[in-house]
Amino acid sequence: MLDIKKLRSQTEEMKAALESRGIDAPLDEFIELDKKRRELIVDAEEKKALRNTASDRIAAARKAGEDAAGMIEEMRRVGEEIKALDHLLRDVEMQLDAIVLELPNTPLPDVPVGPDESANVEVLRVGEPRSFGFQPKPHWDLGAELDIIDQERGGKVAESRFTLLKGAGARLERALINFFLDLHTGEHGYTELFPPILVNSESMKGTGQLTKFAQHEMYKLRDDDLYLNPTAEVPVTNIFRDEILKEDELPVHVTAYLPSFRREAGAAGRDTRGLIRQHQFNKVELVKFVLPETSTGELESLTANAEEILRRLELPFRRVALASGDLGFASAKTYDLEVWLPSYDDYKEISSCSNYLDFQARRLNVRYRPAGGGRPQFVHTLNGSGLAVGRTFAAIIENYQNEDGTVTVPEALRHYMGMDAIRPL
RNA sequence: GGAGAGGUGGCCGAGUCGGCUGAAGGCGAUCGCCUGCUAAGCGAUUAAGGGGGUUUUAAGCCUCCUUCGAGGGUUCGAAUCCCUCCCUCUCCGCCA
Repeated sequence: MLDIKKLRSQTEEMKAALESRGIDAPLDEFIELDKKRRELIVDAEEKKALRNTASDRIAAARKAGEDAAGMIEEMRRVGEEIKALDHLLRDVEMQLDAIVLELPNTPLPDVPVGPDESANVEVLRVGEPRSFGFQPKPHWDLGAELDIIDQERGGKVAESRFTLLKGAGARLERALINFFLDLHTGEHGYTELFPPILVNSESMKGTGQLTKFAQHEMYKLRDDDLYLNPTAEVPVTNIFRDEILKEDELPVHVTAYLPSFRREAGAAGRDTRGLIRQHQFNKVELVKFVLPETSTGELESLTANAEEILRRLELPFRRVALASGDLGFASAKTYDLEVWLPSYDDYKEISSCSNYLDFQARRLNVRYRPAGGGRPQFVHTLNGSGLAVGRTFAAIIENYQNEDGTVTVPEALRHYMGMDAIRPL
């Protein structure tokens, strides 16, 4: 959620910032309603103040044994007026919310301006795509031949876009999760969490998952106000909802492995083969709660932490700064990490690292009390995948495949895998 | 799932037959005093949100409103009464 005061006082700047991401924000309407809101507040509060003092006088009169019937009658009328004003006010506030909650975050100044992903800027490239001396196979073929990925049976058990991993495949998935968590907790200083996999609508709204556009992507339980976790960002970022932290508790750096579920309703037809786009996928998430003035640097270190996985796995990748028009709803700045996938003959997103500034914190009401005292301030939140497990799986078997159909296990994973190569049974 | 108890400020914990309790008391925290240092002691301050005013903005200050799990109701007036929901705890049942 954007800062109402800023929308009020810097309307034109905010409008321009939102335009840079292709949003024509109804700020004129917002200003109108905001003005209306304040008028109603003033009116209602005057009447409430009157009622409060009158109530005191009624009590005093009663005590003194005097008759207060006239005053009581008058206050009954005032009470009704107050009720009417409060109802009007609630209507106006709902209209305001409807506008504000649909407004995305404004991009930071160093975000490349452009309408969509074509304006994204590559900022870093590490490693060289390997030149194969043979025709490399896509991971879905390799996986089937090695009998480690079984999409037919995944579909039988659930439906299409669900996968059954077998043998060394299941082991590789688990190895990756453990490797990621061990690195982030052991060397990068994150605390490991394992949150609930079902989350309520309050949490979903807090992180901005339930916008008009996105809500259909989520799996919703029929009989409960619960959703299947769409990304660990949701349960993890919500842990401090409505809390005031102490300044010296910050920064909080946490990591969590969690299965994630998305319907991907609008994406039918894209990435239909293999592990790239699944309804259920594993992800290790990195989340940070930080002091506002540190969030810029925290995004750099968070991104570097995610990149370290790719470096250790010796997978070619690049880092891309997303353009304003390509940013996620709540993000003020995002780096995508893209890994080289031979089957795509291109780089494919494997992590997305974002700085939300106080956008999520405002919605979630996560604040900290400054060490020197003073009013609570909103924290800044950041998060990134570190990494998407299924896509890493795909990248490994494609990039490490051999002409004989085996897959060499990357050095960093060998002790997790207990083998140096994946071979057909 | 069944029975009972309860949800009050950063934390613990009072709140009588509805009115002077936004909330006693304690802890913690901050500032000051005291002390050779530490501890102890003494004093003061210490909820959040939202309006209005003041200030060039912010801070600060003045003032008002709201908030005692959430929502609704009764009343001139509710933390205190009524209804609905949510959550926590204890016992039983069921299980991993």
